[in-house]
Amino acid sequence: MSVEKAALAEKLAAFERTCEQQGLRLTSQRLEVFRVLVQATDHPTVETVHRRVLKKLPRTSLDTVYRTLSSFEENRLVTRVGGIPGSARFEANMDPHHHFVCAQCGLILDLHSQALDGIQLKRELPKGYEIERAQVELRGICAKCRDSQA
Amino acid sequence: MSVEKAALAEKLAAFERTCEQQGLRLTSQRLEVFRVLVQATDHPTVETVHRRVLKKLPRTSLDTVYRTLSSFEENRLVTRVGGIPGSARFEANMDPHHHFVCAQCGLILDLHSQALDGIQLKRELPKGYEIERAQVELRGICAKCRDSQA
DNA sequence: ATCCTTGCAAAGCGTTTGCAGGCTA
DNA sequence: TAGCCTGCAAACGCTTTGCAAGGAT
Repeated sequence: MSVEKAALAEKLAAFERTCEQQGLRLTSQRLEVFRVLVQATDHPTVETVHRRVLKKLPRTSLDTVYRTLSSFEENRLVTRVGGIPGSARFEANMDPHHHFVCAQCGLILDLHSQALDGIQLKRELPKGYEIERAQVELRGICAKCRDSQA
Repeated sequence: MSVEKAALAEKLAAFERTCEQQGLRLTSQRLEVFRVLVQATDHPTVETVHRRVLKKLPRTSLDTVYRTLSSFEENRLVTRVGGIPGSARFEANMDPHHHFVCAQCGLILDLHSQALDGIQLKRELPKGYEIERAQVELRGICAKCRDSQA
């Protein structure tokens, strides 16, 4: 337990350092949002983070959690899990394949990889879990966006 | 070209078969939405599909496209690309790792896989493309959902 | 003729934004 | 004190839904 506490303290210290470096003011709300997320293992929604923050800071608003998480994301303190930002996208290609997603422009590229197809993933999962579609999603930067960036 | 036309015709025939099997009425809108998606390579949004459908069927409404795509998805005629359905989810774990997502209950599990980490993906991509985060997202069914299903 | 499907309109939900007051540095 | 951050409220965009008319079987 004391090991976990030490790890938490270290992460909070790193958090404060990053805030200072990035010019983010250290408010009680930000600290609590970060603490909630560090202690979470369930990849919570904004709503859920808000509910947990309210236990310690009952006057915190949902918008603040939204804004806080966005600024954390920009400063690489937290990650938004999964999901291609924007609206839903569809394809009729039902053959098993993978996707490369450009993090900047949202371009989606079909990807075929023998290496990916061949991986034994089942053994990495807990018992009882079943892979329905071993679809892989890679995030990156496409050629066009990389050029316009540089 | 005639090869592609034949392939298209075959897919449309399979489409009609599936519709009949599933008791989906064959309407001009459904046929056109499917045709647009079969011919698309860019994983279009609902909005984009709608715009393309309008070229042939100018009175088609956006809601119909939404409803059509949803029913197609249920009948495994098309796939929704990427994205964990529902609201955004966050984590503070910034170490590189992968995710298993339960297609049914939305559970997200952190996944560590030497096999995944070691894959050479760069060579599968077109020139100029760069992988920012080689994060893999697997979709499947978790133990709990599989049990309650059976 | 039946009843599924469509178009229209309105509502729903998650998320973002403008503003005035409060708090950090 | 200066300016960022917060809470409140309203707006926003994407998606879903209720309803009556239209169309497929």
